[in-house]
Amino acid sequence: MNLKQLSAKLQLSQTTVSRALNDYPEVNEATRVRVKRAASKFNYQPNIRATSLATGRAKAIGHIIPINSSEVFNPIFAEFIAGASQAYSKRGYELLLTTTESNTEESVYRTIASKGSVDGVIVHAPRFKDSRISLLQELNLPFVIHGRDYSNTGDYSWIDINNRQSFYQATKLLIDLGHTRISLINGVETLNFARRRLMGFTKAMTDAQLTLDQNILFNGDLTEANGYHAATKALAFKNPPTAFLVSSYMSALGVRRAIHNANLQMGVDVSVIIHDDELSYFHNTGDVPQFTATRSSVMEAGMLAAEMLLSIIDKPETAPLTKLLEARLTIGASTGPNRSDT
Amino acid sequence: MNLKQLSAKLQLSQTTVSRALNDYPEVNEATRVRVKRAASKFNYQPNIRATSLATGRAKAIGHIIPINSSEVFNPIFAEFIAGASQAYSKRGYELLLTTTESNTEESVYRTIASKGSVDGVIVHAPRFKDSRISLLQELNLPFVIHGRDYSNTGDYSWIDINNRQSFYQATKLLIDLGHTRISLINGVETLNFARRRLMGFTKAMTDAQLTLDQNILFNGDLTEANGYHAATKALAFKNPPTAFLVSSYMSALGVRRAIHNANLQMGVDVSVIIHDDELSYFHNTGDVPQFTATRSSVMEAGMLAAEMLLSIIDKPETAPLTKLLEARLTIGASTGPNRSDT
DNA sequence: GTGAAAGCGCTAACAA
DNA sequence: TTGTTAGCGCTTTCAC
Repeated sequence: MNLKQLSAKLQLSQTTVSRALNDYPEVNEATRVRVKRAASKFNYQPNIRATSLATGRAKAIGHIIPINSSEVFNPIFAEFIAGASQAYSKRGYELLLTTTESNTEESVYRTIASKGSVDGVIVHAPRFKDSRISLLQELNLPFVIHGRDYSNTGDYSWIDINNRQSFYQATKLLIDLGHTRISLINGVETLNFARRRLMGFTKAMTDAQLTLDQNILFNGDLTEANGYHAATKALAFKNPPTAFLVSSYMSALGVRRAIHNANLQMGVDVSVIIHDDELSYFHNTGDVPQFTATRSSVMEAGMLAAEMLLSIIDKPETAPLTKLLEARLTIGASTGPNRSDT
Repeated sequence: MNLKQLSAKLQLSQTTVSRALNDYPEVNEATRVRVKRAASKFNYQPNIRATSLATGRAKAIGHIIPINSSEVFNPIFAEFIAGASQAYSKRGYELLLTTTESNTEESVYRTIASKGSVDGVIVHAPRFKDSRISLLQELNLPFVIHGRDYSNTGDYSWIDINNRQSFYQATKLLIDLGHTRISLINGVETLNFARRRLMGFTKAMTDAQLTLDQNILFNGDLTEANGYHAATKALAFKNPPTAFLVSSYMSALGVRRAIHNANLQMGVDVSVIIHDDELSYFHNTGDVPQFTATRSSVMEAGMLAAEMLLSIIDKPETAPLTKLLEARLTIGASTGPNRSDT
């Protein structure tokens, strides 16, 4: 069923039907009701391609996910996108997903812009001095960054968690529990969040006058394998860490595996703390430090980002929007480095 | 830059330019070259909305992800979609992502179909007696199921792993290592994969004349929390399992956490085995049974599914395509129920 | 308050 | 081998 058919059925012009459906004020209330009733009766849905061609608005938002051969699709991105998707459908927008390897990145953005298939994009995983920001500004394509480029003080919209603060808090918590040797399993150094997380970690350690041991600070793709290897290495030292602060689920899985092995084989005993996503979603680690979190925090961030972007698209002249999400730690039961003390 | 402008620059009709760009045989080779050169020079990209309006083909595929409030966006789906996305862009297709809660499911499919924004869809997480299959057939929208509905012997296309066989193999492996009490952490019962996995598990146990203990068989959303609670419960029995077979990454994270706690507190000693995704992606569990896997297996499946769907769209009269992916287990070092034996 | 007609950017008959 | 024309399904002037 298309407009033509619907208006034929109603004995009205396409124009009137279109206006009625789009809530133009001038149409007679009676006809509007009649039209809307018929539309839902026949399950009429305007063809979004035709609409977008006529209006020049794609009614779609692009999400461009960087992937590389070692790291899986970051589950946090997936969660974030799920949240965004809900916001889009509420507003009648579609979500276009594109993946890109780093070498094709710029061309992917350029193509998307010139194809006109989206009205804006969400940029994931910003890097330090990320070239995508100026590229998008040049292309004049509205965007919101999921994260931030701290090296760029220019005007752009972003939504981010307070990586520094959340890692500061988490580290401080471990320190307060008595841990002095804490291993940090972090993302690759070029990613902004990893830099900020390190800063928070470092500050907490320094504040407590603890020295950093570079041997138990790790950077890399946030994979299960990397988590495993890093933790295994850390635990093999004669002086192993008593706690881990981990930057992702995936790594955490590997870290737990390594700890399991170490427990079994060497009797090594650690308390683990896992930082799990960009919204300071801390995992409940059982009887070791306990944090509450809901998965929905990530989805919420996705929704927020989507709404930010849509409002920018609606009113292009608005100043850049930014949103900093604070860490949400809730401390439950706690365990120090030496369990037998508790 | 659009067709009109480009053809003006070239002093050719839009038709000719269009034909040259789309490799119609009749155009003069010289003009084709000239046109293509100009197109790339001006970075001309056809407006996909206009194209799709003119051709009646959306040049887009929809992925519809079921989400619910407790389970996060399944990372396997994310990975699968990343693979599919690559296949689409190679063929000039876009990927439209939609999320749906179970109560709105049917209307989401209907809306997608009537909006005409996709040429086909991939259905994730099929259930037993899934109504979506007949719905899509009725809507006449090409589709491929990621998974299968075993209750439906009708003609439809799917790609699936051999859930039954892989869980059979995994269970048998654990049995061969000497385990007799194995806990199964599985997805919700209405999902096909969970049913099949249980079948494989059951068969291996029965073949070995081991009795199933319903107390250590769990069904539920594949979340970290559920994994934790299930494993904690299992480990609290006076006669705890010596091995776990787990249906997902997320649950595995919880299971490991529970084991960690149990190791610390009760000296409970388990070997873990984790089944991790729908492609029999088995995690290396360190010094306990070791399986090789690459993340790309899931992406590959996504690519395959995408290619299947595109070929169905190209030739709608082809018979349904199906693809069964076999489990890929590789046994490395192994550990029986009583580590001290090894 | 409603309708006729043009046009968004492209493709596809039909001509030439 | 190229061009003219109509039309995909919608919105949007401009009339009435």
